[in-house]
Amino acid sequence: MFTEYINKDGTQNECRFRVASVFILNATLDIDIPYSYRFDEKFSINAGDFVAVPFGGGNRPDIGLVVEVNSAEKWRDAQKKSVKNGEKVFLAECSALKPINSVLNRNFSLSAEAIKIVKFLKDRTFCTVGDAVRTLMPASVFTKLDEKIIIKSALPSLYPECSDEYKIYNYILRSNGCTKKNIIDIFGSKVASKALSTLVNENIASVNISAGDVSNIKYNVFYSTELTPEDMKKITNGKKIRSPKHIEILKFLMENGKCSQSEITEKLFVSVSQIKALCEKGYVTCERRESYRIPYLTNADKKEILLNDEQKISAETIISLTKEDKPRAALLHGVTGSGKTQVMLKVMDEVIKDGKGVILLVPEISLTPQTVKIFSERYGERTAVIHSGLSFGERFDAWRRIKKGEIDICIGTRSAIFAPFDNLGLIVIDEEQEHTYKSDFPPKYHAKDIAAFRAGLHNATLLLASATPSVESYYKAVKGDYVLTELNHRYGNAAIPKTEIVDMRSESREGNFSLFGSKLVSELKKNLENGKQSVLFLNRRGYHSFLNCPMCGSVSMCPHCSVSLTHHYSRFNEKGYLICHYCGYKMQVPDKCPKCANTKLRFMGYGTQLAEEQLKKILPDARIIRMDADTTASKFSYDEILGKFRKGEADIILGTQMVTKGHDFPEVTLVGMLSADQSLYLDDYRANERTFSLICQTVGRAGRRDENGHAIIQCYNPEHEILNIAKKQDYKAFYRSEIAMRRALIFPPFCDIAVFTVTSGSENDGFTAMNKTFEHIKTLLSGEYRDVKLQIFGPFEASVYKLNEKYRVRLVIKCKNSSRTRSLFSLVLKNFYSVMPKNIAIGIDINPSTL
DNA sequence: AGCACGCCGACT
DNA sequence: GTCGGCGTGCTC
Repeated sequence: MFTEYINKDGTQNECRFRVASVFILNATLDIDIPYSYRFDEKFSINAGDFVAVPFGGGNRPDIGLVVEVNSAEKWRDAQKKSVKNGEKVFLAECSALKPINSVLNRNFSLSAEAIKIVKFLKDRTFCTVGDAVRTLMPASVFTKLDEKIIIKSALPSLYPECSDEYKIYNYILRSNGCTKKNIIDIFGSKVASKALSTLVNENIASVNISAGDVSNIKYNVFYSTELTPEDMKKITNGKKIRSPKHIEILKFLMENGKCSQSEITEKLFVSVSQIKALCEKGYVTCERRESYRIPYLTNADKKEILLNDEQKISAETIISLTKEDKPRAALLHGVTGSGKTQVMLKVMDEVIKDGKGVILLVPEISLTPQTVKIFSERYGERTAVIHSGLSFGERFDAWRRIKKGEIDICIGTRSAIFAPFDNLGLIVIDEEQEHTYKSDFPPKYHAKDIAAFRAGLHNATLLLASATPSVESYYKAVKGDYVLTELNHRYGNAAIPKTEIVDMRSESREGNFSLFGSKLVSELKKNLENGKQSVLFLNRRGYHSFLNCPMCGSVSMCPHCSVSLTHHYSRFNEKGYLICHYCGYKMQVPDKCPKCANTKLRFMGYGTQLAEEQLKKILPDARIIRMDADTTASKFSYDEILGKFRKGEADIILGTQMVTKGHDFPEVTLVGMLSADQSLYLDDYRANERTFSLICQTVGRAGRRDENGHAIIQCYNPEHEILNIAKKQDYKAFYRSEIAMRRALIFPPFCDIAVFTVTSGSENDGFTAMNKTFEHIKTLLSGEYRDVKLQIFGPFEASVYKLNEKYRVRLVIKCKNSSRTRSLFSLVLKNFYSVMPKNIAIGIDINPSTL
């Protein structure tokens, strides 16, 4: 499209260039900088456009994102300025720049806001522009690039018939529009590249890069006819149409009006070509409409929302924020069953009425058809759903509908925060404390940060909702950064379930080492006899095993960090070590319990399978369903299992976190947590927070109806403060104790935690590289970055030290996530790449969701 | 990733 | 002198 403008005599036209700043999407972090490309000013190329450009010594085609466009003069001035600053620069007249080859499908060009989000992602998560773009866009929009070779002038006679240039030149002529890949396949990559670059340099051939059609739009085709019965008679009598099938089709269309292609082909048993023939003869008109693949579709049915006084106040408070013409944030803290969803719906109604878009984020685990139904029943076709289970097509369609303004509300998991609304009014994050809002692969962003950023750009309101908000968010609410609104009563004044804490140590002393204590077993039996259902919860996320004494219940803790120590195996020590993942403290596995001298210590960390086996032995007659990541592997099994249980086809459901999330099981009266304090020892400073949250949610499953629910919490440390606070569902008491601990030990929200991870095939290289990085950081801290304050721990082994034959070494840094700190980290990463060999990699994660 | 450039050893 | 092997650095 934008190949050089060449006159017939071969001279180049005097053309005025403009210069585009382009990020290459395939670039690695160390070269992820803007590159300048020229283009003829008669073309319009703008920031946000994707372009095909030649890149690197071999001019291999790459896709780039234009972030800025300047006149040639302005570009030259900028070049001169950067020379003055003494930086190393690329100095050239803009005619010496490489040209932009073509602009890709403009339907996918980024909006000004999207470019800002890309920059924000790069700045905050240290990812490449390419990673950011791929996160923002529906799945791999730009993948296919065609490299067509075009002959521009005749081959001079100086190339003999035996030369590669001659052979390839003639091949191109004959094949009429072949690609570079075709030539490489036939002549071999070495010969082809060399001869082709000669041909291109001598201006005999040129390479034209363009994107293949990747839009992947599905169409629905409709047919109609204007013929009257009289016309039909004339046509059939005049033998203009003979085929009985054709007549059938015309009759069908006359009777039924406009019909879809599939309806005609399926009902009349005709083929598409038979309908097309009628179109060509002019009897039938064809209409193509873009079709959307919408997985959940229901009709809008707006019921009136009935709110109690508490909910009304909440909704009104938030609605008034949305009416302000500036970004606002609110925290909706409501106990389980207090009707947070009703408040959300009320606010959403209002925002949508004002003509603005809404994003609702939910954790993956609670994005069930039931959840979606609540919203799609209300907002009908103007609802979109985005989550990881969608097909590429479905995801793409949802994205397109939002972009076109056909959607009022988008419900989805983490990545839905990028939904391309151009007029956002409200972003709701439900269960805001959930760690799934933090991405654990690059770009390692937190949806809450993106939400706050976008709310800022749109003057929108950010609403965080939870029964158990994260300490960080509640702290902000207390400080006044967020408007705090609370729902303290369960809807319909249902009671909080009766909750009992069972001490498993006494079971151990009596010789019961099973996961089920006698109290839980007897209650399960009682429920079984009464035909009531039970939910059992086991937190399997404890695969880093910790050391526990079954007699006194104590767990080995780090003396410095108030997190549990994690067991690591070792080549040098049969029993292995206990290690702290925050400060690196390391000790040998003790022979006996330091508290009670018991020698039968054990490592904890078991799963649902073991529990199911034991339960089947204890209650052979019970119908048990196990629900965890293994049994819900397929797309719909999750829903099937829940449906089965709800219909009463099982007595007991036993599972991981999945069973605790917002499901309404009316017949459940007993909830059991097999080992409530297992999650207290997840070697994470958020262990208390997660345990509290889990217990509140789990207990909340019992007695959703009038009957009094009953919850049994088994544990090894019944005197642990958190368990007793959780038993009372007293969030404020939890917050007070937790914020004091965070303040004293300096954990978020009083600092940020940055984790550098070096990955290498050799243990030695990994540690050496990390030590060098450590030294490098120290040098920067005593020089250019004297103003930045960091507290560095390490280097030490990552919690999963060896993964895929690679060793991972870590540096944990407590810091303030400011622009200066990020600038320092960015420099460290960049320098690492320029110094280290390519088989040693480095990555950084700010405030990781797990260690 | 893939090419240019440069340093060094082997061979004409 | 000259060819080519591979280690190193750059990519507008």
